[in-house]
Amino acid sequence: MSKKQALTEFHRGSILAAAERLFAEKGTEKTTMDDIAREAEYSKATLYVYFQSKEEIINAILLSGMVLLKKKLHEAIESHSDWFQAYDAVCQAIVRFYDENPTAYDAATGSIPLTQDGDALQKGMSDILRVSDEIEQELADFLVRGAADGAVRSQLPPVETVLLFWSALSGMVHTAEQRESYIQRTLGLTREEYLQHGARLLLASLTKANM
Amino acid sequence: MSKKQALTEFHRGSILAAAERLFAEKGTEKTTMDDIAREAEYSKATLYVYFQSKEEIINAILLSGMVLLKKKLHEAIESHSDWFQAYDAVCQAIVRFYDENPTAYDAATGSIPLTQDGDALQKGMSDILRVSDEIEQELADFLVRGAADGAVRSQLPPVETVLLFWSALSGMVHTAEQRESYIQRTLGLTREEYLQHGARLLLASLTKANM
DNA sequence: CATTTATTAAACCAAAGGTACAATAACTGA
DNA sequence: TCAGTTATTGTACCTTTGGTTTAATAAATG
Repeated sequence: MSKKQALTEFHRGSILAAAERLFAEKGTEKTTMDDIAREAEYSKATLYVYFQSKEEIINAILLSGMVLLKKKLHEAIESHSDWFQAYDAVCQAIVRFYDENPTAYDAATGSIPLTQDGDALQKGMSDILRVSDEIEQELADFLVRGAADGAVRSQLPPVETVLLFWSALSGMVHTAEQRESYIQRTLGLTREEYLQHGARLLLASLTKANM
Repeated sequence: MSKKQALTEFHRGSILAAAERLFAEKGTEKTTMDDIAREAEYSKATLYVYFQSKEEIINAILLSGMVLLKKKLHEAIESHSDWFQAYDAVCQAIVRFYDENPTAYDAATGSIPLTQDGDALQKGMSDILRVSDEIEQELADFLVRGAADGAVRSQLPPVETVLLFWSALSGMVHTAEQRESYIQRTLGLTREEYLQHGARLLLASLTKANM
C-alpha cells in the first residue's frame, strides 16, 4: 500500500514542478489548468485526481516556495559573522529567489492578496501565513543582531522596521522587473546592479553612519 | 455641430467618472463593463459608442490621474522652502493620492504593466509614459535641490535614486494596504502612521546625518 | 413624413475552471 | 489464462464570466 502512496506523491510532485515553472514564467493568473496539464504531460482530468482545484496547486507552491525562501534567508544570515556581509547575502538571496519563485515572494511580501476569494481561510492557508510570520521574525532577529553589533541604529522598532524594509525592497524588485529595459537604457544598469544599489540605499536607512 | 461635440464630451466624462469610482474601489481587473454601465447609468452597448474598448477607458483614467498626481507633487514640492518640510508634504501627497486613484499610482510607479497585451503601444499610451517621465524628473529635481540645500547626500545619482525611492515607497504603500489589519493588530499603527514611519525611514537613506 | 442619429436589449464569442463518462490499463483471485 | 473488478486518463462537454457586436427601437431633425 505504501507503493501506491509513493506513486501519488510522485505524480503530485510532477504536477507541482510543472506548475511552478509556468507560474514563474507567466504568473498564476495567466497560467491555465490546460497549460499545467500540457507542461506536466498529463491530461487536465488527471490534475483533478491529484488536486481538488487550481487554488490547491497554487497554495502548495506558495507554501513550498516560502519554506525555501525561509531556508535561503536563514543560510544567508548565518553565512557571515560580519553583519554587513550577511546583509549583502540576504539581499542577494532575495533577488535571486524572486527569479525562481516570484509568486511565493509576492505572497511573502504581501504584494498579492493571500485570501483569494471571498471565502474564509482554506486548507493550507494557515501554514502559509505561519511561514510568512516566521520569515519576518527571522529578519527581525537579524536586525536586532545588527543593533547589538553596533551596525544599525538601535532605536528602530525591529518588527515594524523589518516589515517596512521588506516591503520597500519588494517594491524595488517589482519596478526593476517592470522597467528592466528602461533602467538598462537610461541608467545603463542591469537589473541586478540596480537592485544592489537599492539594497545599499536601504542599508543607509538602517545604519548609524553613512558610507 | 459644437453642441453635439459638447454632448459627447459630457457622456465620456460621466462614464469616466463612474469608472474611476469603481477602479478606486475594486481595481481595473475586477471592474467589468457591466459594472461601469450600471454605475454610469448607461447600457453596456452605449459605452462602446463613446469608447472603443475597456482599455481605452483605463488609459484615459490613468492619464488624467497621473496628470493630477504630477500637479499634487508639484504643489507639495513648492509648498515649503524648507526641504524637509517639503519632503513630508510630498510623502503625504503620495499616500493621499493612492487612496483616491490607486490605479494611476500603480501605473506611475511601475507596479502595473503599462503595455497591456502583446500588441504595441496603443493610443494614449505614449502620453502616459511621458507624464510618468515628467513626474520622475520633477522628483529628481527636488532631490537635486535637497543636495544643494545640504539636506541630502550629494553623491546620490538623482534619476536612479528617485526611481529607487519611488518604488520603495510604492512597496510600502501596497503592503500597508494588504496588511492593514495585521499592522493595526501587531504594531498598533494606522495605515497612515505606518507609512509616515516608512517615509521617515526612507528619508534616513537620503540624508547626510541621522536624526 | 422620411431620414438620420442615438440608445440599448439581446446575442455572440472566447477563455477558463471544472465535470462526466467511456475507453483503457492494471490488477486480483480462481 | 481468464473473467471481473478497480484505477487511470483522454475526450467532450458544461458553466460562468466578461468583452464586443449587431440589429431593432426610440428620438430628433428638417
